[in-house]
Amino acid sequence: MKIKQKEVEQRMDHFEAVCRAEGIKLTHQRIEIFREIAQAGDHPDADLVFRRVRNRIPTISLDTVYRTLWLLNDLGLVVTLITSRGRTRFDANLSRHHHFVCGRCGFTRDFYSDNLDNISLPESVATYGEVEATHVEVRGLCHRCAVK
Amino acid sequence: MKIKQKEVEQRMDHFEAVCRAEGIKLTHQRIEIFREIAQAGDHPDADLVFRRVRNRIPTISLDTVYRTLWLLNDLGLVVTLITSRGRTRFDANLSRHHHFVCGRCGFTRDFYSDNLDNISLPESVATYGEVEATHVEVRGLCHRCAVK
DNA sequence: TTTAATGCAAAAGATTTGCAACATG
DNA sequence: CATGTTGCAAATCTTTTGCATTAAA
Repeated sequence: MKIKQKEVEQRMDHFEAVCRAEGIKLTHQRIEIFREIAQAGDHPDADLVFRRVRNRIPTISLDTVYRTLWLLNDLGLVVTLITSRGRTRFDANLSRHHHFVCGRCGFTRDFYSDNLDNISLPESVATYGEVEATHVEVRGLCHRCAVK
Repeated sequence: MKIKQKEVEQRMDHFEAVCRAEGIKLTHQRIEIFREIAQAGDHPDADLVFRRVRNRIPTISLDTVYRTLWLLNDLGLVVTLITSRGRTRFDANLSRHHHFVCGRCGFTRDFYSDNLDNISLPESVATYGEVEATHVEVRGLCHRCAVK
């Protein structure tokens, strides 16, 4: 489930450009946290990001991970997903994509579809706010949960 | 944002039928917790459900609300939504509908669209598991967050 | 050098659990 | 009546915050 290196680099460039534009400092921690989500593909929660980044920055703290994750969310660089029993999960896949989510265990995977990318929304949506992105969420039961 | 009484009654009937079929006891607490979500329309989190149900059952405890909410989720009677900064939110709207979600503050509203109800999924999705429901999620910035 | 960001430790908030008492089927 | 369910209280897990220290621009 790793993301292609080229795609990761594009995401990193975008991240750095946005930070510069917003006057946000490019710290070692922020760069590694963003890289981790950008290359993950499995929509990790904060604690998983923390444990993975700690391999590269052993002194990093969990609260920095949280602060950074929400900062990235506010900058529109990352998106929060369905919660898996109390844990917020993050996704840095900003290209058009969709999700399959197991309603029981939280197993989540991306999928792609040109068809779904081009759906048009009813006008009523505009009354709630400005639309930034649209994606399709498929709920179901993953194979592992289906056998139980 | 209240749901029509007739719709609520249909949801209640379905809930009772599923519980009977599964051999799950229809306690006073479960009935009122489900009714609360069934009629809410605003996707409350556990604490909000607790505070509302307490008006009708003053002795109810928060842990019963949690246990019931996850039970309903496992039974497929309720669905969990985007988290709003750490809180899991629940939705008993099992009819076809879609969501607008503000990426910054978590403001969430349902919307309906015949068009979106009939989208077809790529075959690849089936490799992840059995599909139960499909809905469109629109992310954006609500009016309140846009002005800030 | 200035200001924002980090790490630490502690607090706050959300969710879960063990167990005795209780209510449903 | 038997068993599953509740309420309580305490435990646990997740997330946030204040503050002194550190590092980016």
